[in-house]
Amino acid sequence: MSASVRSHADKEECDRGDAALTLAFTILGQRWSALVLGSLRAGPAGFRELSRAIDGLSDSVLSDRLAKLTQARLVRRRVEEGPPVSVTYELTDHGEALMPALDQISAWAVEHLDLPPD
Amino acid sequence: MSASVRSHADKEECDRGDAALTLAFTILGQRWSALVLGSLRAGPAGFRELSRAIDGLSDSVLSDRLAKLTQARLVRRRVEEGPPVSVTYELTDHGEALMPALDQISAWAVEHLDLPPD
DNA sequence: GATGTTGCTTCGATTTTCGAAGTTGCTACG
DNA sequence: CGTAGCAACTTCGAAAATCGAAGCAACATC
Repeated sequence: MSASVRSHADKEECDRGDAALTLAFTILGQRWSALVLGSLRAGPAGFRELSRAIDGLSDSVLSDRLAKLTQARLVRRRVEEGPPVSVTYELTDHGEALMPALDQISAWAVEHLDLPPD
Repeated sequence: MSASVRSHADKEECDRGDAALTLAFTILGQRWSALVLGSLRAGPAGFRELSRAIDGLSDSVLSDRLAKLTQARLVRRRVEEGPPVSVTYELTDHGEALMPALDQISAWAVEHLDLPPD
C-alpha cells in the first residue's frame, strides 16, 4: 500500500475538520476578539471608547486583541500626531467582510439562545 | 433630568455593544466550542471521533465543551445502553441553525485570512 | 497647580486550558 | 482465563490566558 494513503484517522479529520474554520477561530476563539470586531462595525473608535463599549474587557486584553487583529489585517490603527495624539482603530476590508457573518450569529443568538432578561 | 436618561457611556455601549453577539460569544468564544459544533455538522459522532477530528483538543476540555453545548441546547447527547454503552453527540435544531453562519466564517477565512501552506 | 482623559503598560492573582494518567466496562484473541 | 485494545470519560498538577488595579506620559481644562 503506497505511503500516500492516509490512515483512517486522517480521513476522519479530513471529513470532519475544517481548516478554514479552525484558522478563523484561532482569532475569533480568543476571548473578546469577535466583540472588538463587532464593536468597530459602528465606525472607527479609540481605545477608551472600545473599552467602554465592551463590558468586562480589561485594558491589557483590549490592547493585546487590537494588536493581534491589526497583525491579522482585520483592523487598521490610525494615529494622528496632534497634539494631543489621537489613535483610532477601524475595520479593514478583510474585517468588514466578516460583518455579515457576525450579523448572522447575532440573529441566530436572538432566535436560538436564551437571552437573559434586562 | 429624569433618572431614565442614560449616561453618555451607556449610550455608547448601546450603540456599539450587541447583547446578542455578546451572548453568542460567551459560548463560541470559548476555545474549541465552535469547532466542536462545526465538527458535528458532518453528522452525529462519539467522544473519540470528535477528539480525533479536532487536533490539539484535550479530553477534559472536550468533555467540558460537550457538557456546556448540551446545556445550551445546541447539542444533544444520545446514550444507547448496549452493551457496550454507546454515546453519540448530535446537533439540535438550535445547533443546526448556526451552521450557515459557520460556513460563512469558513468562506471568509479562505478569502481573507492567510492560510498556512500544507 | 489640580484634575481629568487618552492610550496604553506592568504585574501579581485568578481562571482556563493542557496533557498525562487513570477508571470502568466492554470486545477480541490466544 | 489473562491480556490487549477501545470507548467514554475523570482527575490533577503545570502552563497559559485573562483579570484588575495601579501606574505612566502627554495633553486639555479650570
